[in-house]
Amino acid sequence: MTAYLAVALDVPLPGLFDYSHDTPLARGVRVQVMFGRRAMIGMVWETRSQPEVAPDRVKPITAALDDLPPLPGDWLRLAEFAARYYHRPLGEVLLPVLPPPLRKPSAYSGTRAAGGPVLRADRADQRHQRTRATQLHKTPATSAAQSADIPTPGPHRPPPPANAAVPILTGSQEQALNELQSLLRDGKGVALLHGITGSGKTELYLRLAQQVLNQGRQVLMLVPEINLTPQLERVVRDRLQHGAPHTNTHSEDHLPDEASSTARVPASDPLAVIHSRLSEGERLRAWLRVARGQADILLGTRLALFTPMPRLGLIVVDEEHDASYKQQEGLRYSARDLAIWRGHDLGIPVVLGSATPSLESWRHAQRGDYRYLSLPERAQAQPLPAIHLVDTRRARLEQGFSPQLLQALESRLALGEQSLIFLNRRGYAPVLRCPSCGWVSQCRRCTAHTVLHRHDGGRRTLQCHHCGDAQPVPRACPACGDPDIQPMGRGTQRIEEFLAERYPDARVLRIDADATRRKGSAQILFNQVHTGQADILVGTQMVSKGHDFARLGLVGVLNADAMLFAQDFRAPERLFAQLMQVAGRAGRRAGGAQVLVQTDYPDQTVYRALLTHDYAHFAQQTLAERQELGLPPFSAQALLTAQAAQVRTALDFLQAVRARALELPDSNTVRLYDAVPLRIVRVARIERAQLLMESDSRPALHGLLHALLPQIDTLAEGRALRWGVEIDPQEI
DNA sequence: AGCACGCCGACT
DNA sequence: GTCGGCGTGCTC
Repeated sequence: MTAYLAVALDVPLPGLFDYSHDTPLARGVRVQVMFGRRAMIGMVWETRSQPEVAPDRVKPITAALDDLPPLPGDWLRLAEFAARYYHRPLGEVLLPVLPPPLRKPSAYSGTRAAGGPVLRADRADQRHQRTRATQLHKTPATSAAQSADIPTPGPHRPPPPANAAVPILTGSQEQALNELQSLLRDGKGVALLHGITGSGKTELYLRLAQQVLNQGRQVLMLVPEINLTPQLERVVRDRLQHGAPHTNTHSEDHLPDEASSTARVPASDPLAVIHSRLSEGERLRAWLRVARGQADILLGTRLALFTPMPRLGLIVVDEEHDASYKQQEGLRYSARDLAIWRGHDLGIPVVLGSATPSLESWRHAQRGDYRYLSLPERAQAQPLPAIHLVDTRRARLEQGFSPQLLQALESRLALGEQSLIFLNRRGYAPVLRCPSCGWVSQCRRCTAHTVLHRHDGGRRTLQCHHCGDAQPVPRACPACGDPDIQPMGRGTQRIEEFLAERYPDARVLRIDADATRRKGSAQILFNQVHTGQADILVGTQMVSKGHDFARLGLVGVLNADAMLFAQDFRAPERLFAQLMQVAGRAGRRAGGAQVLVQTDYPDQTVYRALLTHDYAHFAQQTLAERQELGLPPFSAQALLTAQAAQVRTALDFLQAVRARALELPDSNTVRLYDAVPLRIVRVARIERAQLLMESDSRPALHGLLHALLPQIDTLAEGRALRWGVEIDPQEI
């Protein structure tokens, strides 16, 4: 009897595709099929007795892949929810979140693919764990099927030996831990752990994780950036390891980059790390160990959220406010929001941690949806850094530096302490300008200025930060021929040059995306700072996350106002988080560190709140403004985007969509703004426009989208453009 | 999204 | 005379 399988495929087409097979297959089984002329791997979603299209169009599947058991039910529910919530076809969620070898037909064909990627991953793992006698008499295939098929409750373990000194908790840590433990006893709920840098949030994650591990359950810890995984990995390894052999990732002379430190870890390791810079094979092996319940702790970036975890008992989202949790291409999901959904679905606790919570989470905590836990003081009793504003309206600036900042810098140099100059603008100068005719350097392909860069060896180029295009620097103004064209403004390279000239005896080090381009060079540069081989550090936001600089006595912030006046309504919130974070780099120094923020607008709320480290006040005030204006978190938003050769095409299309939306019933429950060009309208010769949709009711917004989206394709017909929807956009 | 087919310009 | 440009059309 022929069965018809409704298969999800990673194509941007709505719905499922029917294929025939001789037997029904379970949801979550991967199959290889021909789609048009190409081979693809899809996932069975349903088995039907009749196809939904004419039977003569239905092809048989090429093969059912049995190298893994069907993906588990809770994992399938998570993907199904994500597809529905973000209004994307199922296949665009189910397949891209798998490790690449599990979804590429090429991994299963050709001579090098013998046995398939899972078998090869198991062989590689086996080589790593020859010493583990228990593994030797099992074939990889059977151990795979058994351990992943049946999510057996894990063995109850005694607490591990203390590998590292366990710190004594402060009063507020004790209190927060008690609350977290009651969350664990309830077995579910979300906690917002609000603690300033250095207040010991990580210590609480570890204590809580240990209890969950002791119950034989798994822990998922998410961090926003790959750069942060090696450090947390080290801490987790020191504190939570169950007696498995140590690797020497924390010896002083060894510089572990994230890839090598995870690659050499034995397969019996209870800790797995998943992020996008792993090789495909490494990612598959880590995924398999977690999915089979062989690893108990998974540490990773947003994509780690989509790892099957048969005994998951706790999810931690560190730095929950961080924008990196939102994927910016493909399925634009928020790993933090989906983590909360997954926790709720499984009935397990979720802990969100941040020094500057997102206003969304803050409001949930206020309403009592989340348990609010506060760590108001630093764990090691260091004082908070003293934050001062320097009013640059009244200062005579030298290369962007106020006399106060230069003086502070000199005192720190005299004391032999380190200073950090923070400037969120890389390159030498943001633009090149002709003083006689006003010409400015402009990208050929984008409506953006090009940035002057200096390369090693003195070569200079004009680079576009939007499309990556680089051009040589003209000798004279291309418009009027004046040879006296000038760099305007300052980037990190120019600041570095200025400081090196002004303080010839100081060792000036720059850390930004350009200085760390080569793999592993970031680790080397940070190590130079940690070992005291630098006096002045010049950096972009890259330096503001994760690294604590023990010898840092001063943080100077240049050009903070640029972030304040970004047109996005979340700009002040992000600026506050950014400044708190960069200020936190300094504070671990015992004698009290100093933070100087230069601004033309010292009376702005965000700066006033910063002076007193008063996030609560800032959040309160900002929330009140948001409520007044009907902005998130008091409303839900979706963004319709369109890209075309001419912005007119994109705008006309979006306005047509808007008109169609207004015809739909209940369209009055959603605010439909006019289509507008993006601020940088053209990037890489493509012009972009967007239409914002907003509603005080999330169901109303989703209802309208549900009715509208199927009609959009017909509106797009005959127009040369691409379009997309983004739910909960974080930048508009 | 691929990957075809399908009609018009510069090369062995 | 072909190789190849990317326009539009389809994929269970």
